[in-house]
Amino acid sequence: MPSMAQGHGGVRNSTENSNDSYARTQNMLQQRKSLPIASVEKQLADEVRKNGILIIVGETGSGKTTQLPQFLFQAGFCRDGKVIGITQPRRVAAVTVAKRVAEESRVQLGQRVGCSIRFDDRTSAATKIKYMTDGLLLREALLYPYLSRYSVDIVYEAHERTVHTYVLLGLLKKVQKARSKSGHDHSIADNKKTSNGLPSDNENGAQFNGIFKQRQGGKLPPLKLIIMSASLDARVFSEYFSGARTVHIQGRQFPVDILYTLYPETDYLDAALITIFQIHLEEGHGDILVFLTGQEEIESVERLVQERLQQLPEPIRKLITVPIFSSLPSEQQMRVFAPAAAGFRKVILATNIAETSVTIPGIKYVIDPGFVKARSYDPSKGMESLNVVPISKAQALQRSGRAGREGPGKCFRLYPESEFEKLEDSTTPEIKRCNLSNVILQLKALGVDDIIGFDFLEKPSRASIIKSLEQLFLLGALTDDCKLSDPVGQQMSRLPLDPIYSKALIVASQFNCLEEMLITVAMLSVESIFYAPREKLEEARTAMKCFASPEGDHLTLINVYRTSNEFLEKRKMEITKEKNEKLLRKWCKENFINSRSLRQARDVHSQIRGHAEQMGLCVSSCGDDMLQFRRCLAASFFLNAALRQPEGTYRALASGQVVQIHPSSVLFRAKPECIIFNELVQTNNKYIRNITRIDYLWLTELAPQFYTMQN
DNA sequence: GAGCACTGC
Repeated sequence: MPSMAQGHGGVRNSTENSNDSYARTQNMLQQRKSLPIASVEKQLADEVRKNGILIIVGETGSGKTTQLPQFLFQAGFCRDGKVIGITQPRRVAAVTVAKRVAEESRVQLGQRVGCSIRFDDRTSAATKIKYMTDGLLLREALLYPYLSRYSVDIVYEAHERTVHTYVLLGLLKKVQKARSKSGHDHSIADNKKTSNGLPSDNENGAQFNGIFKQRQGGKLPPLKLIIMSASLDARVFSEYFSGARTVHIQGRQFPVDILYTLYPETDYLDAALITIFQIHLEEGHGDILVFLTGQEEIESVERLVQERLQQLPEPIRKLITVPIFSSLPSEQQMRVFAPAAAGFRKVILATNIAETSVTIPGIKYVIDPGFVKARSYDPSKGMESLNVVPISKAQALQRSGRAGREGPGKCFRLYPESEFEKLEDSTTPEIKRCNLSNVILQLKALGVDDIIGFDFLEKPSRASIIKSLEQLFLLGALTDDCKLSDPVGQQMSRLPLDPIYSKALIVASQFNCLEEMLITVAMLSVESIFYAPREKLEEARTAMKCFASPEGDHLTLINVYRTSNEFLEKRKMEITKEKNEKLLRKWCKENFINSRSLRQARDVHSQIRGHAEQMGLCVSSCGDDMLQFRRCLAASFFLNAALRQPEGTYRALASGQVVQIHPSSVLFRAKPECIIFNELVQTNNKYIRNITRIDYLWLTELAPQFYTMQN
């Protein structure tokens, strides 16, 4: 395998200062030229020209992310109006890299270089280098199954093994085969599916709904694929693409000293605490990054550090703690980027958000207890769990790498080296740990009917596939012979929602309460709307009571949404959009609402409202008839109904599991007899969340196919 | 009595 050098220069933070633009551009050009990747520009372009599929192994977030697409552009891969697509799992990364490349190319973002993520499309007819999330390209494939506008697709961060990456790789492989065939015969332009099961692209962008128009021109240029992985197990990708050529690009990461404990630690929090102070008192300057599993741990370590600091003599108390985890409001997340006051050392207490999503400058020391909170899924119970589990070797490597981004660093692994050797090489791919309903619906819509036979990089279990097929069937998305149903399944596959929520919109249009359901589903689709910091728990509770509905969480969420809407409506005529946003953030803060979540819910709402209208669903409101809306909830979420048991726990009717109402629910104390819920997650207990009171008899009335009178 | 991380024309 050839080896190529590579420069160092992360571009992953969303918090770049905008310096003087000219100086910056000059600086950047110089930096580009000095990148060792620049010397292999020709070589890389040649490799792409010679190989249909190329696997490139190299350090993530470095030169290659920005440089390769530019090389390919210069090498002529955008001739004939073709576009170079670059996909990656995260929105923020897609936008920041695109911005950087636009700047390097001295064009405005949205011109030759553009990016597209959900809710934010910055591309135009002139866009030749298009950065996007992989989920977005999957959505695009629903409309244009041959992805014919792309000459190349570069899949970044393949080692992260996300569900979207796996589905995309399977799809791209198929598309590539189909497109290479189109060069030789014209079967592809037939009015029916090709042997690959792929319909032709409908070039005028009209809805693709199973009737395939003849593609003008017939012949498609081949699609080049480049798979980028930061891990060394490139062989998996190479084998998947029938022995595709692999190229290595050397990184220039600074050396990181790895230190292990002599013996296993019984209490990793205590060990972390000791290590923090050991570094603070004995090591040179530089900030510390500690990987913990969740908010609770972070808050408790934060308290312990403060306590212990008070026992130190005044002059060496110069240590500040900064927490970061995903549900923390953005303003507080930003604190990790602010340098500590002169003479102070920063200790960042983070979840694995700091492993890939957020790159924090100034880190010299990493403390890695070796655990992560991971989601898993039990298809037989239809239940997700969040468990603290040991990390993989790849994760340990990723974590220690965080200490060597700006200079040599140290990583303190709070376990013996022998334990490290016992870790799995890489993390179990997400596709083996999640509910597959969404993936299956999407594949069916892409014309892939044989899900069990689909060429996944790693196959999910048969049981998991069957469970999700069953669920989709019960929702009416699939016919008896497991084909996408028309119109319900077709409509559901168009909506960027969980299948059960998509179905709820269709049901709601029949119950004349689609207005209410659009809001509900948007609010359920985002992270927790309520934010209750520990130190202001009582205040937060009082604030939440203003919105609480005795009927349950769904109506409570509608109340929040509508109140925020009224607040905005009142001020709409008076001020600018930016001021509006600012006012809304202030309103959120006062009401203990997570403004990022509400913002997202408003975006989702407007998007799915558009979809609903396009589908011709009847968008009407049931007004004050909340009985009607609750009946609609029962009809939509009948698969998630539960009955109270004498002890106050609940029995989920579909699976027979004993569950409890999550303490965040407005119905936590009321404990009505019969409820529907939206989420079942096992943490310390089996908790159900987002709950509404219903009448048991509605189930037999509204979902007779599932509930007989005996049930 | 409690919330790992991502993502969707």
